[in-house]
Formats: sequence, C-alpha cells, structure tokens
Amino acid sequence: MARPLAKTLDRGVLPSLLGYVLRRTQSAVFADFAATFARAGEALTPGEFGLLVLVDRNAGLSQMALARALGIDRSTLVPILNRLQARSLVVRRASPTDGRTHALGLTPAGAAALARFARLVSAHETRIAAGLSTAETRKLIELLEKVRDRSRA
Amino acid sequence: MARPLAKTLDRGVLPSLLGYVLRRTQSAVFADFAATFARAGEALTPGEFGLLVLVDRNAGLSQMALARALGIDRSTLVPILNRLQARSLVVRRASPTDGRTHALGLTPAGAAALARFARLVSAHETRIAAGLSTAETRKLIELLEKVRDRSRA
DNA sequence: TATTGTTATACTCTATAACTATA
DNA sequence: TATAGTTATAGAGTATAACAATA
Repeated sequence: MARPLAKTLDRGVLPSLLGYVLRRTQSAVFADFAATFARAGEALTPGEFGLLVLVDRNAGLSQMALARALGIDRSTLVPILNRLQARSLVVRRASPTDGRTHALGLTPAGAAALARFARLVSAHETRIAAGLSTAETRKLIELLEKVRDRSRA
Repeated sequence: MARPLAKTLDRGVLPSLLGYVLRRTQSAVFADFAATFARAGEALTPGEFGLLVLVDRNAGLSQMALARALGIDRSTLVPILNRLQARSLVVRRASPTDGRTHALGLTPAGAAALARFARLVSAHETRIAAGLSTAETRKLIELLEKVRDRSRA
C-alpha cells in the first residue's frame, strides 16, 4: 500500500519551552560530536573530553575534586576513570600527602591523544556554531550560563 | 579571613566551548525539572512530558510516528510507553486501518495528569528563565534552534 | 519485500548505600 | 568521626539485530 505523505505533527507548546529546545539541541550536538570522532577513527564522549582537559590543567588532583568539578558523584567517576586508565590515557598515582586519595594525571599517550582530540573538538565547535556570528555565539554561552545558574533550585 | 578559600580548578578552554556549556546547562535544567516534580509529589521525566504532549495533540498516532517526532529509535520507545501504560496514562489501541500499528492515546487520567504536569512545567520554565528578559529567552531559543539545525551533520 | 512493534542484548550515565582504608 | 575511593545495585536512556505479524 502506498504510504501517505508524512504529516507534520502538532507539537503544541513544546517548541516554545526552553527546557525542550535545550534538550533536543543538546542531543543533536552530542550526535555531531560522536560523528566527528567516529569519522576520525577516534572514540571519545564529551564527558571524557571534559575530564581529560581538567586532569591536564590540574595534574595531581583527587577523584573527589574532579567529580565535584564535573558535577557528578564520586561513584559515577570510578568506571569512567577505569575506562580511560584501561586505554592508558590517565593514571592514578599514590598521593604523597594523603593516603586516602589518588593523584590523577595524564600519561604521555594521554597528553598526545588530548592534543588530537582538541583539534576534533575545535572542528566540531566550528560546525555547530556555523550558523551564528561570533557575537551570537558569545551571547548564547552567556545566556546559557544565566539559565544554568538559575537552575538546580 | 579565617581560612583560605577552596582553590578553584583551572577549567582551561571548557567555559568557552558551546558544547560543554550546553551540556552543563542541560544537566542543571534537568535537575531543576526533577526537583520541581519531586517537591509536588509527582514523578515524570522531561522526555515523558514531551511524549504526553505529542500524544495529546496527535491522538491516534503510531509508535513509529511518535518515535520519529521524539528523535528516538522505535525500540527505545517501547519501555517508555510500557511504563506510562502501566501508570494508566497512555493506551495502545488497535488501529482500524493498519493491523501493524497501534493508535496511541491518553486515558482520561492521562489527560488530567498532563494538565497538572503542564502547570509544574510552567513553574519550572519560569524559574530557569528568571534571569532572562522575555526577549532574551526568545533569542536563546532561536540561537539554540540554529545550533540544533547545524548539528548532526 | 518492506514496515511495525517487540524482544534480547549491550552500553553509558546517573545515583544511593555500604564497605575499606586512612585521616 | 569524617573523608576518599570502591563495589554492588538499580534505573533511565540509548542503540542494533532479529523475529512475528501485517501490508
């Protein structure tokens, strides 16, 4: 049987809801990030990229400090770190000052990989912001930060 | 000052990355959504709310059409629909015209619940946008839509 | 042959609670 | 007692592949 033409659905109020548009945009951006890395033969999630940047800029930090900076629970961090350590990108060293904590760091391979990843993220960022002027991109980030700060009430 | 302030981590380029700010904002907004519903003694995710609105405005639509509108796989939709049907908010009826498809609809209880949910979503939206003028909120949605349309390339 | 819905399966992300070792 | 890291567990969200019923 011939398929009827795709009728556009009635989306009601959804297109005017900031939360809804934010969620759909984030989903599309995530897909673009994944596709960018897949096309380059690399595998990394946005969360892993953020983690690598923070460890790179704050060598020796603890898992608690990292989890807090990422906004996730310390138990959530464990399997993520396990994966990156299994890929030899990150190391857990013994802290010299506190036997309870680990001093996190990038391996040389991790630092090299981060440099490659950063170029891919750059390309990805350029693509998703291609419809916006530089001023608009800055404005978008500023508005998002205001929303972020008003949320989690 | 009695004691030194906690040292702020170096976040490197992350605060200037649209994808990063988008992800953190979405996470905060999600937490606000959840808290809004929990405080009211209701349980609903943003995705479930979007689903209910689409079913309400397009009674009789199929699971494929709904999955496409939500941007998810048809297999992903099944357990979500099972949950909402178990809560007696949504029904799968036999389609009169195509034996393969289900005609989805809200139950009377589902329609009543959606009215309550919509009020909570309104309060949530008002709160997360409280730092923005009406024009800024419109602008933010417009910029997000541009980003969404440039992504998933 | 193609489509719809379902199932089986597999990851990731997220959390809470309890355990251990250390402070 | 309190903190850091781990483990066990659970739930949501996401997907692919394969299957039955129907078109």
